Amino acid sequence: MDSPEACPTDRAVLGDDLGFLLGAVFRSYVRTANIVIDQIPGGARGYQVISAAVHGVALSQRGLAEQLGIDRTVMTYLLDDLEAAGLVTRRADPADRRNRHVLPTDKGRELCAATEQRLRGVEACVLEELSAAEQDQLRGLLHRVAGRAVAADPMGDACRVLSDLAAEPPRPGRRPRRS
Amino acid sequence: MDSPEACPTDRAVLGDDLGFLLGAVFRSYVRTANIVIDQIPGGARGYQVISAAVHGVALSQRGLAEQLGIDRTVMTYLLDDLEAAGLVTRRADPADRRNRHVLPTDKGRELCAATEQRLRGVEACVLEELSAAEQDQLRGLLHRVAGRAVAADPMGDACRVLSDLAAEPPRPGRRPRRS
DNA sequence: TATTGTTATACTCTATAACTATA
DNA sequence: TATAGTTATAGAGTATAACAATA
Repeated sequence: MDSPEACPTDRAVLGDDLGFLLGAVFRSYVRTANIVIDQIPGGARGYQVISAAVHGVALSQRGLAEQLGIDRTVMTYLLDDLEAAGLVTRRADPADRRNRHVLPTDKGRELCAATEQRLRGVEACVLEELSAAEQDQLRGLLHRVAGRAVAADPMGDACRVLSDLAAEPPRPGRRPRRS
Repeated sequence: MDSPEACPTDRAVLGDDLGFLLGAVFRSYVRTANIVIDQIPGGARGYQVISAAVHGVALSQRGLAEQLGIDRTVMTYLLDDLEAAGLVTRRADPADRRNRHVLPTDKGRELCAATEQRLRGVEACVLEELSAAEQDQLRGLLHRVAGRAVAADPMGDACRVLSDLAAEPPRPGRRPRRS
């Protein structure tokens, strides 16, 4: 994907800019959360699928894929693994036999609940440095920023930054790999 | 990598847990920052290398790679591209000719400065929803959390969560792909 | 022999496009 | 014909290991 999240320890170089701070905290969370989530087939996405199956109602594979931002072909593999692990089942929609509903098994429900609880533990661990009030504060601030982010998600404007860039001089291209 | 950051829009399913909020905000930042950074060969990591070369002093490839958490073989490809684009140069260390120092060119310095400025614009854009005071507040909170995260980075403990898990019942393995 | 950097190879993940079945 | 799901193929990215030069 080639994004900043790929780089763990850059403290000395990059200072306190938002990208670094967000990346550091996010990675910290992901690193710890993975200890919990790697147990699940498909990792984080596997968990998200199970969670959606548990909390959503009889979603089709397509619906799931769109909601989670996962490609439908990937969803197939993911569900193969989850089904093989006995965490979800696929059942043809009687109304339209092209659709296949994804339903959690009892085992899937249990795993989902257990994982949610453990992830709350991970949160507490990551935010340990902050008081309860400060944790709420952080959540509130992130929530507001995220709200705007999700609203703008459809890639619509991507900010004024774009128009600034349009006026920029051309830059060297994007990594052509030699033979 | 198989981490949560791979999933863009899961608002309906995952609620307001930290992972979701962090992921949403981080992705928002990365998405916008990429508009700026994708111009640079090697993307975000290319920028980090240039930045390190500009602000650090005569780092060897190995030093760079370790500091940025990049594999040394990847660093070779990265520098090939950056050097081809005329942004950095490699020069053998007179003291130990096995080492090669990475130095920025004037062009690299210019690009670094310009990119830093644009990234500040991206920050402002992402945090637009918050007042200046709130932005400082958010930065402060993230900084404290990140401080702990980076300190604990060497994978030493990874929190008590681990020990909790050690006592857990075994889970299905990790995605064996069928033929 | 150990270390820095490079090159070659294999593997994982993802994206694309065909293919099947239902409508 | 269009859609949901599956399967197959190709590409990008990463990791691993062998290699060359220097110490």
